[in-house]
Amino acid sequence: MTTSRSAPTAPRRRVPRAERERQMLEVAEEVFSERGYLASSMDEIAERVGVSKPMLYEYFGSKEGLLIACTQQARSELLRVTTTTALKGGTPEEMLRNGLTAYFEFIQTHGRAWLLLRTEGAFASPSAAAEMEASRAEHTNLIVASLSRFAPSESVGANLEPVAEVIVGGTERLAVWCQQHPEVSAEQAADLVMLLARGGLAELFAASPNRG
Amino acid sequence: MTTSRSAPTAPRRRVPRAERERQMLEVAEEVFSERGYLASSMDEIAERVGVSKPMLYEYFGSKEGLLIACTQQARSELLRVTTTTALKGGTPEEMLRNGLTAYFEFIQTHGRAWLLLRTEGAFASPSAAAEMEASRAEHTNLIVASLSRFAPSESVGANLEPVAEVIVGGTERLAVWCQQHPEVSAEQAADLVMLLARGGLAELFAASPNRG
DNA sequence: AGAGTAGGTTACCACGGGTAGGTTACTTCC
DNA sequence: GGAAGTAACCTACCCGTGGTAACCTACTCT
Repeated sequence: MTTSRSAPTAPRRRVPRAERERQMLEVAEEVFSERGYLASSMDEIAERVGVSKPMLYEYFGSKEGLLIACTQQARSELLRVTTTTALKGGTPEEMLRNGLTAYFEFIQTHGRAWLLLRTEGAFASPSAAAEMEASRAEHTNLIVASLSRFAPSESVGANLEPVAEVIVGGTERLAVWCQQHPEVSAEQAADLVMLLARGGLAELFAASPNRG
Repeated sequence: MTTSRSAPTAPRRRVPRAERERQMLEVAEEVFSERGYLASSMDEIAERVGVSKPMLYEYFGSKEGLLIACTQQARSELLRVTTTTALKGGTPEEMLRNGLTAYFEFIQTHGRAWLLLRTEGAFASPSAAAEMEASRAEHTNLIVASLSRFAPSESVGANLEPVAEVIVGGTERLAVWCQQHPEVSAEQAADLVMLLARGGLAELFAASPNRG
């Protein structure tokens, strides 16, 4: 029975490392997304965890390290989800749609750490940007790998990589847009990308007269 | 060993404000893109300009202000170029292609300040991110405005805004990719986006058998 | 020549990332 | 129980850097 003692000497409770790390990550994620990376101070995070600053450095090495750690878990989870969902599709079309839907769903629901990086104002550190780039590359690879099996040596097949880049960039941007438009579901968002990928503008082009 | 006054006072040249500002912007752009925003110090920039730090603050207010100033000119120039080029097209297809080509050309040639913001590791400040968002919004608007005149109330027409977001995001991402692939010309890059927009993947989808 | 001002400086502050080195709670093994 | 060992934890500090106050001086204009 060592409940909190009176003022003079706080009976500092010791917490195992794994537990503390979880606490720290939780608080850090909160503070970073509240204030933005730059405006957040390690002192504040430490204080809110109820621990002193050197502990943060002991466990995460640096402010950047803490940021990265906040995202790593979200990042690997995102890749896992999109990959497994995409692979359930039998045709390339299904695969792409599945992957896109999973992506939008993830961002909408579990993606606080993710949006922390992606959202305006949040980024700062070179390593954080590298994190984002790494994740984009993962998804580009996923798309290339998924579609290349099917792609003939046609116009798209020869340019699969840059095309995948466009899809990844467009999807990411649309995800940001979706934040301001919560009425748009993950499926609808995925459909929008599919619409484009499948030739949405061709219809528009064809419909317009050739006037100049 | 007394004060540094011993040296004959250098005949400190005075430089008019406009000129100094240009110098400062030039140096700042250089330093920022060399070191990245965070790793750049105002002291170093001031020293390289050959002026003392308070002058930077006098003219640009803050570190962020200096960064923003570096990009503002590139940003307005980019919008001008894409807009005027796009408007030369008679059909929506031409307009889009023209605009895209102008974008890629600009990024490749004049866009140092631009890439400074966009490239990995460069960003940091909230205002810088806001800058990027503003520029993206400008281009989204441009696309929406250009195409809405032609768009019927079809699937695309009803979703022109999010579709434009996807195009903007995909284009931006492809521009980054093009940096690593200088052999790809602006026209080719624009063609890639057009290919997608006009239904590049439809062909791939159609070509593949109905099983994986 | 002397006033007014744009251009310029030195010297400083405070905040925040990061660290050295010591202290205390908990475990282990006799 | 108690010494020994270790993991968790702290206080106190350093110092780089963004930002500022207060003062100075080259140039212009009448």
